[in-house]
Amino acid sequence: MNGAVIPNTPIAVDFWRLRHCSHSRVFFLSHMHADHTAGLTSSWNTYKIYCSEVTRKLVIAKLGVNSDLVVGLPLDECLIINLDETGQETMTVTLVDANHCPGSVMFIFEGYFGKILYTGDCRFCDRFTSHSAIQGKLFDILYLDNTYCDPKCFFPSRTQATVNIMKIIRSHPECKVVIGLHNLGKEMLLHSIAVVLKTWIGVDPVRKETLELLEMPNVFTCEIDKVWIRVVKSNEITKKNIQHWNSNEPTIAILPTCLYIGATNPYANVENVFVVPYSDHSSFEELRKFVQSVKPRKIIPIVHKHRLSPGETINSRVNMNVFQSLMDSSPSSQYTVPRSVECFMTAEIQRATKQRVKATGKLCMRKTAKIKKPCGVVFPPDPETTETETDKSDVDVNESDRKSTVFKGTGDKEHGQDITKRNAVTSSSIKCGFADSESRGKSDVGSDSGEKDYSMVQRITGNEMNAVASSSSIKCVTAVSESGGKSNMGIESGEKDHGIAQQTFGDEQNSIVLRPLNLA
DNA sequence: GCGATCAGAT
DNA sequence: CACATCTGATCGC
Repeated sequence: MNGAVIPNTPIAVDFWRLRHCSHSRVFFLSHMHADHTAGLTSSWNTYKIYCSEVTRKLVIAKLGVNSDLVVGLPLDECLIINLDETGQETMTVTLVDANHCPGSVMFIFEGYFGKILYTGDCRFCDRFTSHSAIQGKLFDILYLDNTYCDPKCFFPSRTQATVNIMKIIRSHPECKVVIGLHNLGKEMLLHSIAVVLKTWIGVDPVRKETLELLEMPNVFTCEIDKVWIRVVKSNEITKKNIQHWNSNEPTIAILPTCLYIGATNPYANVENVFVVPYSDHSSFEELRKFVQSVKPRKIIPIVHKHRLSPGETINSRVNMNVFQSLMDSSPSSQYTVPRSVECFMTAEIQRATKQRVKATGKLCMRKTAKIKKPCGVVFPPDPETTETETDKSDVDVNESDRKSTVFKGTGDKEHGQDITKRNAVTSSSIKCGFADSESRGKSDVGSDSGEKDYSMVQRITGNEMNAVASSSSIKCVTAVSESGGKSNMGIESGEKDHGIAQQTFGDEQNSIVLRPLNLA
């Protein structure tokens, strides 16, 4: 369980045990992974949950949380949130794409408590440090994704990892391929494989549903008998299953993970299993870069439960002293909790009045399942599915109890709810493909972040990856930075990598043709 | 019996 | 070993 209650504030992030956070009133969810939603279920009936639009969809669909209580916020906009009943005291929050999994965000909180950067889970990229909400600010606290906070944790960019995986698949032309993944994340790896190898990727219906929810290009099929590459849950990659699969036909398994770096690889002696370093978290070197750039006064690690490596006596990954020399040593400014906020934090729990049918994730998925589209040969999906869901929160939020956080600000009703944009940051739609001439020629191995992934793939696999570039005209909704000059965020940064989170695919026809299913 | 919570395993 | 899970035990309603 990787959440935090921020002391002396009504803020809780990725923390859902109300008994253990009786003063928390404003809840944020960084992304839809199980270790960040522990305790969040369909019976959540108290406070609003703030998250990205993508995470909102996932939380409602997978966990069955009352949609009235889930508020999807835009990225890159400075939004005002009330910290008491009346809006006397407020803070601002800015969501920044965390480059981790679809919908994942970092939160920047600014208020009477100072400035706090909460990374959630993230993979560092240069975009972080140049972001207008981060650059030039003095942060009092950095809540840091310390998953791989160990000098041993050194691994390639996701681009390089993608290329490595492609090579493994290519060098086993006679084998079927199973890729072990968790429920959410690494979708772009799958998409790259599909496009470069011109093949469908087999997935189970639950994953298919997720991919449709994320509006991924339709390169996925549930007809797993007809494909040669398919996805399974990572815990299905076992010795027993490998043997079973190979008793039918030659099969290799790929585990894209950095889990075993700096540790023992349990698959070291298992035949036909390839553990490929592919990380959705920052390497140690990337963490150093990030800290050096943010220069916080204090760092609080987000991940506490690391197991000890052999010979390790203390959990070194939670020791933030390794960053001491990169931090700001000036004393934190003192503050007191405003009286109205104090009242807010001790007030009675407000419960949502609307009763909801309780549902398990699976049940809920079945209920919300869209009508299956015929599985053709050309992607992306039909126009009907490319229509983005319009902002339901307009209605939902107004119906629900607004008391706790509504800011009845002036003017801007663009998102029609209890959040008001500050500083007149405007959003605009730009289109961008995957081609990224900017990064051409740079070395991309080692500590590089994932931000240049597609250009790298393009460079290495040549014409094939041009397919990626030309096929997916991606609409990036991005904010024009106040500082100017960095408006092409989609192109310069990691959005290409995990940007499916906030991007809409398939707003144009494209010409890539996958092999017919049976030719696998 | 069900949900919340946690320990343990992979 | 342990990314993010999943399973099973326990407790309380």
